[in-house]
Amino acid sequence: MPEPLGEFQRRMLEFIVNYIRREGMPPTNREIGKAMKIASTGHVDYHLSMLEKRGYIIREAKKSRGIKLTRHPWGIPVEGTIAAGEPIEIFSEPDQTIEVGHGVDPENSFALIVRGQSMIEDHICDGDYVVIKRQRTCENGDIVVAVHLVEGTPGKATLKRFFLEKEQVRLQPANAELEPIYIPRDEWDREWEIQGKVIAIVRHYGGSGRAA
Amino acid sequence: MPEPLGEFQRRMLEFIVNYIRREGMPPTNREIGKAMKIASTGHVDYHLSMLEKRGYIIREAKKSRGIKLTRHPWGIPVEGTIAAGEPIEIFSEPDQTIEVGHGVDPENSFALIVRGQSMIEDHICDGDYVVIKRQRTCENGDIVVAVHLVEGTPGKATLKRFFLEKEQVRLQPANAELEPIYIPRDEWDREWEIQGKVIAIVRHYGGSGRAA
DNA sequence: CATTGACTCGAATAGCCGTTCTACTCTTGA
DNA sequence: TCAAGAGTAGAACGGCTATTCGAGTCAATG
Repeated sequence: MPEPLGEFQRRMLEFIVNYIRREGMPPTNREIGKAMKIASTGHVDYHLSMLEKRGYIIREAKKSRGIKLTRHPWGIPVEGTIAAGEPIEIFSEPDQTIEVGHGVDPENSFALIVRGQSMIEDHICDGDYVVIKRQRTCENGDIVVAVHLVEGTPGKATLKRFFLEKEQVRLQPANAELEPIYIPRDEWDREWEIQGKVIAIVRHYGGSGRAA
Repeated sequence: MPEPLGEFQRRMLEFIVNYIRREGMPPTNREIGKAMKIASTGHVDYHLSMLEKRGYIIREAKKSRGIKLTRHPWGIPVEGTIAAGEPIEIFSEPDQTIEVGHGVDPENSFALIVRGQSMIEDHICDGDYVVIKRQRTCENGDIVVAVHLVEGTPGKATLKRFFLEKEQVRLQPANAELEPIYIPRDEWDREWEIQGKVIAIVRHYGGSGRAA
């Protein structure tokens, strides 16, 4: 839906989102101007009208702080689905978000929808949302999103428990029907990458219409 | 922490919370006055200073819409814990909240912390938060909070799947080690009450410090 | 070169906003 | 009865706010 933005307007929108997240209210035009080093309030108004025209915000005329975001500032994007052994399917337009509250840093988190039963014994089910915190490292026992790089680009991705063992890394599913993956240390270092670890899961029951 | 409020100020705070929820920004003093049928802006200021003194809001001097809530408007209260067959333990001070986003009506929802393994086969674990929508009725197969009334007051409470059968109600745990509870229809009508049904669960992994 | 579109400034304006002050009415309790 | 406290109204003030206007810069396009 929204047209892409230029660098400046993208930073301006980012400031507005962060301000709302921090202060609990939208900024005034003057506060935006100050933060963006814009001298004229008319100038701020101009860029805001651009943001509005392109569908990123809605303004309420004449109201102080009359800016509304068209997306919820506390939502984190649902970037795709993950199924054991398949590449992550990235939604081309990650429009959907789920809201998880202040405790999760939205800058460094995202969500995936779980497909399949590979983590069922850890009680992560088909259809659950897993909230992932982006990080390159993890500790033994963490549930992580690990991807196998094929010639430098992401190939297969998988949701598994991580265990660093003497000579190898073990990626352990939570399903007795599935075998763990064993990866020699050097191959791990060369060909694998951790995208993040699971910090929460959210499950919705029934058609409660909880799309964000 | 917060002192109790009089009826008027309680309604005023409620208006502010709902306004923020609806508009994404706090109301101005004049908007509050209009909604509360207060003629004078000084009068509104007076009540706001009361709310601030009692710890319900924080005001930023001179800033338009400079009202912040000390509790998150999207949080729903974590009212206690529920374990199969035990009464719900109600927290005397339900200070904790979890944030679940716009889709859940905070007026008619609350959360409980699950204790024990009675719903483990439905992949609801010890420590999970279950989000409950308050309702007196439910459909077959719903996971509900059902309480056994002892002389009109809540006694045992339980988290189970509800099935209405010919002559009886069956409350079905999701754990092979536990037996379902069968309740004759007339006893059900007389002595039992549904407090709500599970619409979501939230699970936090590790010490990610996600208290609200 | 002329034109267009995107972007920038400074100034002005009309109205909105939080705050303060004075004055008044109740109710409660000493 | 008197005093104190909570609640109400009205008016006024200084600053804040969104918006508009006129004028200008700069880069790309024809």
